[in-house]
Amino acid sequence: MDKPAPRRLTIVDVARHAQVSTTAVSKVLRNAYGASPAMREKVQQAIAELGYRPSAAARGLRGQTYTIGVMLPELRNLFFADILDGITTQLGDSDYQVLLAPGCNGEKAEAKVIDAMIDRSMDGLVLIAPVSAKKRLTEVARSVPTVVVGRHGSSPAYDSVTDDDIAGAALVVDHLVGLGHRRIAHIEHHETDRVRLAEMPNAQRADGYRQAMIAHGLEAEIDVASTSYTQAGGYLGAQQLLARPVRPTAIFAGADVVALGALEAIAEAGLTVPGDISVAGYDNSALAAFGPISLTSVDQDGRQMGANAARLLVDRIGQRDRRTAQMKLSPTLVVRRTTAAA
Amino acid sequence: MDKPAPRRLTIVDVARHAQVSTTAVSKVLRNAYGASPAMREKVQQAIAELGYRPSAAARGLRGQTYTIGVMLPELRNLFFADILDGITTQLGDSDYQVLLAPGCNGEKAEAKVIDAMIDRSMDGLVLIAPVSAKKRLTEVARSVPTVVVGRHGSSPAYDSVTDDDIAGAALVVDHLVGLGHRRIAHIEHHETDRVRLAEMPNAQRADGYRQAMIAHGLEAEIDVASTSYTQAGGYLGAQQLLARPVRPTAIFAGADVVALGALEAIAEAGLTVPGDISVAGYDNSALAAFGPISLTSVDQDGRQMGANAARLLVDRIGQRDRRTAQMKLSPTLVVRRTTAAA
DNA sequence: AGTGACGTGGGTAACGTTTTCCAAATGTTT
DNA sequence: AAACATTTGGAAAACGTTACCCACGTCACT
Repeated sequence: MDKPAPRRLTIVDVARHAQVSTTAVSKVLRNAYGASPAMREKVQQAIAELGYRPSAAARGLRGQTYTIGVMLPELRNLFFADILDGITTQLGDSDYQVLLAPGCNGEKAEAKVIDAMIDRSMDGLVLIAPVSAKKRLTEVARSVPTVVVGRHGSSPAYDSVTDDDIAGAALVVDHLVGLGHRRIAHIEHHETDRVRLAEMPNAQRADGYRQAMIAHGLEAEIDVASTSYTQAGGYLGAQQLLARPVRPTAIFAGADVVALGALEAIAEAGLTVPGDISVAGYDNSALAAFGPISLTSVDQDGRQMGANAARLLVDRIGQRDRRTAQMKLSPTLVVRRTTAAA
Repeated sequence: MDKPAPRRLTIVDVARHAQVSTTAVSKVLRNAYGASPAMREKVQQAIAELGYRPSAAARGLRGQTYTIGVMLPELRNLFFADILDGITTQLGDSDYQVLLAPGCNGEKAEAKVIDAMIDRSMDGLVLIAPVSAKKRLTEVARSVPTVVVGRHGSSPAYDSVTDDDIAGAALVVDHLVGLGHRRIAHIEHHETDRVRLAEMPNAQRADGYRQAMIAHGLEAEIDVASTSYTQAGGYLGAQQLLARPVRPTAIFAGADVVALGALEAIAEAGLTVPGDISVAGYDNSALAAFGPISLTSVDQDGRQMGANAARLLVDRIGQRDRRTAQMKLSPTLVVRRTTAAA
């Protein structure tokens, strides 16, 4: 009953079946130079007849593995899923297979995961919102083609794709000011590291908020609760803001999950949205679009970001010494039912 | 400026530095038999001093890759994220690295992803809610240790971990009957394939619903809308049920997303929940727990399922010929605000 | 003292590809 | 027709690790 699974087919079997050398088969597999159309045809047929599939492990030892590693800090963040969709769609008809490393929140876990991907000879890496030190990222990028998504700042070693978070924050503030709000508060992700303070999207959003408030002459109204980009962080942040002597009339949460937490705290305080207070999020995740919630949010087009990252990566794999590029996309505001006139 | 990344360290470098053979280093790396404590110490130190990391590609060619592949049909389903958490937590302090293959909805994509994992010499596979034919799963399991999660039915080739969906459906029906409901309807995922009809969780839930209704003497009240496990499916299913000559007083949706769709349709029909109609879901996803929704749902403890799957898999990698096991977990009901007395 | 078992370490041949040559055949130019 | 470039196919050496086997020394027991 438990027949012992026949030995895996190798390139040698294909070569024998097609009556050619293994070199020839290898050339056909890689679309390499030096194989005539007739040879291609013959080998392709042998491959199809035998159902041969090359071993990535063996390939990796000399050449490519045709594997692209994607690091995601958090699976539950739907925005990241959009980015991933963009990557897989873009890579769908190529020879590359995308593999994901889960659970890499924190610098230590991130380092472990990146090492694991390098150990597995991946051809390229997409790092989404990495928190590692810039020096480390540069080292990684020197040993394997890398694209960093969602982290500002340029590097000579890796390409980057970001959204213009400063512009995104401004969109929200402009919208709220247009509705007559003045006391507009912000819930940010607490950050201490200096480099990250300059490069991480959360910091840029907080900066964008401050700049936009100043631009509207509302410098005196700037009010920030510093918690974290989680639902609990939003809940806590909103509680802090609601306890102010003069309550804000609008809250700009740095992320949709944060806005959700804020909504809970607001409901618990017996206030209504948008009657008593307006709330806006960031990311335009599926959650924001969900009917009963209907959250005003900034849309980043994660699919577009992912697709661009994949394109840049494949490009770099083909040409490792080209100059690095920084791609910045413009966000848009999606107005829903959680924001209204003050 | 772009120093050309020094050649990667190999086991030979370590062997030379520690003044021993490569065989010895390999033994230490694998915790294999035949190395004295003194030898271990010496080699460990050399590894640490040089910062050596073994190449998974080379290892895969002869032995293990220390990589476990997980196939998820859908990243956005939070229940699957829980399973994954369970897997990574369980494997956290082992030598195994978990890699995920994204976007495998549909039999064809699933086949491609499984092949890709096999090609990459993964040591073991966790397949979550696979839709492939049973024959195919058996073939896969013969070539690489495999655990199937969330699919009923036993196999001599692979272990399986499931939730008792029949019991889960019964929990919901019991609860609703206890509240005085009699006209309890169900929204199921439409299924035609015979094997899947017996093995997929959705079919089991529908079965459990029927059995429980009969057990309560409510055979005449059985009413099923057959759509799909999506939000749109829930919306459509609820519309169908609401259009019945005699409206049901409670709807048991086969999944939380389905319940969400149903809630939308009910609200659109001008009815209230749970005043006019009670709604229950399945999965106890974060969405169900979210305050404003507060959906009564069946909890499957995905973390527990994932942890068990990982345990079984590691066990099987170590002992490939042991008998297969089927592990079935008991669900619990989480009562929230969408169900009330009839 | 002889014998066998065991613990310890190493030499070497795989593993399945790709890469780097090289030779032969074919085509093109003078 | 000679000289040279190009195309086509293959032989053989990597790539970095592990599996298999053997040798040597030590120890316990006849």
